[in-house]
Amino acid sequence: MPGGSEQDLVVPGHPVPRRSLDRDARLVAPELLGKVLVHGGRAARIVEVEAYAGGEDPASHAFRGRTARNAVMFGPPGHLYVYFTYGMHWCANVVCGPDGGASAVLLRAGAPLAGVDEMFGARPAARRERDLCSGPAKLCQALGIDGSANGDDLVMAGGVVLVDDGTPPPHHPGVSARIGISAGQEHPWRWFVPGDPNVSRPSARRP
DNA sequence: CGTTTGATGCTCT
DNA sequence: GAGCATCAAACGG
Repeated sequence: MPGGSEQDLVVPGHPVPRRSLDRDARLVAPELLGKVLVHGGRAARIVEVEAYAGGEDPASHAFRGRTARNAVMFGPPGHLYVYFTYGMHWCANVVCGPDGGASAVLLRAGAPLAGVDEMFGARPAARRERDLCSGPAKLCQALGIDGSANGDDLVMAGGVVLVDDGTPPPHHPGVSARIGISAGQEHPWRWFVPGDPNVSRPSARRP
């Protein structure tokens, strides 16, 4: 197959165009449902996302301005913002537009598509396939994404890549408030694929 | 089954 | 020093 890249062997498709990400995260987020996150030989279809609206959103890491940690959010769209939290977990976001606006989409859950054996190896606690990517930190652990992927260009091969394999987003996605935040709970900026078993479950207590 | 609690360390005040 | 865009083990019914 002439011109075939290694990524084509993992999942057929093409990188998500950067221009489609150069909009506010609240518009991009539901469009990312169904897209495929690829890292090496592992891939997962995105089934749950949350939008963080930059400087105007009290829940956003960018709310209090640019710092060393959130610098990638203030850069151009189409890059990956990876942060470390709770002393042990990595979480990944797609930086959206406009450039400098610091809006981003948190990737909260995915359906395992490729490299499932590697995912189980990376996540010893997982017993079933639905335990592999059903949370933002689980997704990163399963795909082997950590701080070294911070700033990766999702449109370019070589690191973490966002791929469109032709699967459309759901016509009527599920919508709810965002999970795990203290400020900004009034905004319904979480979207998910209804009925998908990989969508994260509310971990009981939510005051 | 559903709910509670401990882990663990970086980031910003 | 407080808080954190979380997870999984432990606990109780």
